[in-house]
Amino acid sequence: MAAPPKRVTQRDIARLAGVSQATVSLVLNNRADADIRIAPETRDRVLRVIAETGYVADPVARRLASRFNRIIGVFTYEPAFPSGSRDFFHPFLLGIEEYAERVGCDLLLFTSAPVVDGRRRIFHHDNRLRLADGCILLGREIDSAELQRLNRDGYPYVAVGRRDDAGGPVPYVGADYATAVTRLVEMALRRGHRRLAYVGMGMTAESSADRRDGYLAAAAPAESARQLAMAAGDSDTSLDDLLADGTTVAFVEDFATAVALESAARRRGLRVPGDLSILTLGDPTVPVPTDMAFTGFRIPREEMGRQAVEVLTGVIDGSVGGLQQRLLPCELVEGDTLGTPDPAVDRR
Amino acid sequence: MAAPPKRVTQRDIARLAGVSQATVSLVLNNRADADIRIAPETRDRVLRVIAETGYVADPVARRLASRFNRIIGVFTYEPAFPSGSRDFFHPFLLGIEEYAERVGCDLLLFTSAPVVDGRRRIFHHDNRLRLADGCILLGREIDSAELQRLNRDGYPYVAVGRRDDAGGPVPYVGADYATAVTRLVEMALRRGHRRLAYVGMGMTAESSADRRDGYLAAAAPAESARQLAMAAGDSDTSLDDLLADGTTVAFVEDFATAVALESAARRRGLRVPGDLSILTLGDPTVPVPTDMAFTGFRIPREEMGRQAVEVLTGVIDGSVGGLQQRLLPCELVEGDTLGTPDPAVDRR
DNA sequence: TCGCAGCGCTAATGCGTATTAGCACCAATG
DNA sequence: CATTGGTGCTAATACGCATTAGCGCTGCGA
Repeated sequence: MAAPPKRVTQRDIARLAGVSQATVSLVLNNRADADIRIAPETRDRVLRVIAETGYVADPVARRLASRFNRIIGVFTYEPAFPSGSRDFFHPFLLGIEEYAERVGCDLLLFTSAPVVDGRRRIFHHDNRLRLADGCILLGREIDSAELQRLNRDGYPYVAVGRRDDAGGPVPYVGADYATAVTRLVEMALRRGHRRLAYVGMGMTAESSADRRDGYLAAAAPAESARQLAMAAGDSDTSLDDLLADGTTVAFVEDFATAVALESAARRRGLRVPGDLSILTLGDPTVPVPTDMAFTGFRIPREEMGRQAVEVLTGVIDGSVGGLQQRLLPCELVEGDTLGTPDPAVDRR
Repeated sequence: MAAPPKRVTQRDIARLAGVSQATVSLVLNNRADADIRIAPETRDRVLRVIAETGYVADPVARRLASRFNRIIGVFTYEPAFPSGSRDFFHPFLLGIEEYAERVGCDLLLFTSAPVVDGRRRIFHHDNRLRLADGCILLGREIDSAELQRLNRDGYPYVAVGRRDDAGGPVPYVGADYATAVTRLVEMALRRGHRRLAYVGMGMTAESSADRRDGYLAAAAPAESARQLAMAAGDSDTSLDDLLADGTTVAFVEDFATAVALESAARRRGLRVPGDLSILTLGDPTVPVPTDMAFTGFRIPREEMGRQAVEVLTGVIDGSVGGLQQRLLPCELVEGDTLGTPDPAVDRR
């Protein structure tokens, strides 16, 4: 073990200033309650010694004695910085860091959480949750049992992204995918599209479900409103599928999938949006090269991060009451991939 | 204040299992020293109660009582996640996170550090350094006085990037810029270049100094080896300057500057590398679009992050002795921007 | 002169854990 | 039967801080 460097404590300060440890603490915390009084000269003397020694209170002892730490935990269900999810987490973290800095909080990344059955776990034999005053949860899919446990323990947390109830309502800051998708569908309908398709990733996450809900909610006036699952890999068979059906507009959940679909179409000599309109339902989460400007919407990830911190700090210090569930609007993006269906062509 | 949810403590466990708190602690830590003995049935009983209650040791109390926390501090002199420095910090963090996960450490980002005179400060009236067992320092320029203070306090830390002494040697994991630049200069000399220029950013950071040193060390055989400072903005005047001088190859410290220089040259109808070779001395730190494949070298940022954690954990638990200073080699990148100087042209 | 009210401070305690000295007990030994 | 040695556990304390009850002092009014 490294030689434990003897640290300066309040007791040392007290001795040097000729006062008691309690007085040092009182001065340090600037306590000015009705029944706490420190003579100005005593205060100055203590402060001078503190300045001379460069004393800084031990945050650990502080936390043990009182209640709060000004530390916000960040739990990511996948590693936070991998190239793979890079463009997914990064904007959230950006917002989180910005707001944390503003309110003077440090961020604790729970990288030590062990992976069990392919997923990180919040709760394990040595979890460090309590080091933080509260915790922000990031990840497409969040284990419902763990949310339930957090609820039960009364541990302050906020999920980024809407979450279904888990043994009680879950506080979150999410994006309003449903409304955004609904708007896109309405746009397509106004342009004359009648045969729609939703191309999903087959995920069960709330973020997927919300998009689908928004799609179904607005698709009623259409002749046909299909749903199919597709991975970026099988763009050709999926394209066949869409075309055979006479689909004129596809709402594609995953950006990379949309790109794959567009290239597949182009390879066949089809025009986008002339022959097929392709809308994306969110920003890219992995870097994917394309020169198309897709029509779709933008997820306010950065703002979600900021507000997550805001909500969490509010919950921690009790300044916001009640359940906090916020859905932020997504900004529609007018790209070049939504056209008018060609009336001369019925490819069915 | 939020209602403090009554937590399960070792005392509760002890009561439920009919033993003392000390026994619970001993069982929990799996102590099996010569003079510590717990009957198997007692141990099982305690473990059973722990499992039933879902008890988890309070990391704060743990840290106060013993010495270590398995928390690694990360201090960035600029915000860690801004778009601006995004491509600069990200690879480091990736490596840091990866290794931290491997050794079961959490990461504490000191986002609360206040900005004074345009720079974040490690030491302030309420710094939380001691929450972590040690700390990784990230940033192009690191305040020497703060390093000195860290040394004096005996606080374990590692800088990412070579650092000059600061009241004692500074442990670091850096990149060997000097050697990399020397290699590039040698390459250029072999190709016949004789009039060289180093285009720096005028920074005083060690990383800049090392590159310049590597340049000067190898440039001796050249006819002329200039140095000039240039920002991405004034590419035109700088280009004039270089051309007036008959320079045939420029070693450009900053990637974005190199890109600007290349476009300026192209705008004048000059060919790169036909009329001017341009080498870059490191990867882009901000996203900058270019279709040129620059010759230069790659900084092993990710590996630097990994090794920084490795070194730090070693220093903390005392398993590595002595001063840790590592310089990792940079991989040369053969691009398209180093050519042979045209012997027919002497633009001087 | 005594009582009393403010003032300025301190002693004592708790937060939840790790650590250590040492106690009570039993079996084996002389 | 006294002694030793080993076993299984506990009491006590420390870690550094925040908090609170309350102590001693001074000055003032009665």
